Amino acid sequence: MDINYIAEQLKVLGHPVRLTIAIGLLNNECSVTKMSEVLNMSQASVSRHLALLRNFDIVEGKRNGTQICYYLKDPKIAKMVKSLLEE
Amino acid sequence: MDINYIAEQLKVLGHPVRLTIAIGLLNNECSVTKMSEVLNMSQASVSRHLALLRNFDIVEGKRNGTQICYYLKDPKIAKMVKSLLEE
DNA sequence: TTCAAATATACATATATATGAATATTTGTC
DNA sequence: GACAAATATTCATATATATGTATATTTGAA
Repeated sequence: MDINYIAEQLKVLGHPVRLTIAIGLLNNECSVTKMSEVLNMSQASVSRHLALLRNFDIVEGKRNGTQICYYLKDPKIAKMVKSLLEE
Repeated sequence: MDINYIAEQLKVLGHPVRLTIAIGLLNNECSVTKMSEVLNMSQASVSRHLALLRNFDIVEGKRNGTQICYYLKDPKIAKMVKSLLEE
């Protein structure tokens, strides 16, 4: 319950691309390449956004061969994102 | 439910001072001067943070004489902030 | 209508963030 | 080990954000 850390998490989620990624991961896991296709963005850009999400414990990736499958790590964050979409 | 707008709201809350203000307003209303005393920050700085919170519909102020009493405007945001503090 | 208190805004500047393009790293296959 | 695919990192640069200091605006009271 460190306010500074929570603020950093919110800041990280406070970017349209990263929020979109988090929303997308509410229901599915996804690889970086797939994300960059869906979002129509460069692989590098998506990867950097994921690095931020990773650094603040919002997502986590599990390796699957050469791919890395990302998913939401923190249920509290997942719940929060979900609630923001309601109504 | 505009993702860009929600992202902006999260970004605004993603600053330790503004998050602290929002948390403080969960239970109390508060004037700018009082906030700047409690936070030990300049009046101008607090006022600018409040302007951001205002611009993104997170707080609202009601004038009371020369003072302006700020409070949380959006119950959805209030609920979110509260949930982040749990446990 | 002048003065003081409370709040807001402007300006300059330092710091942080985002992104394209290029390159590095990791993993699996041959 | 050589190569390809997937992912991560670096560098340069443009843009956004934060903050101190100074100033403007608004309100109430005399």
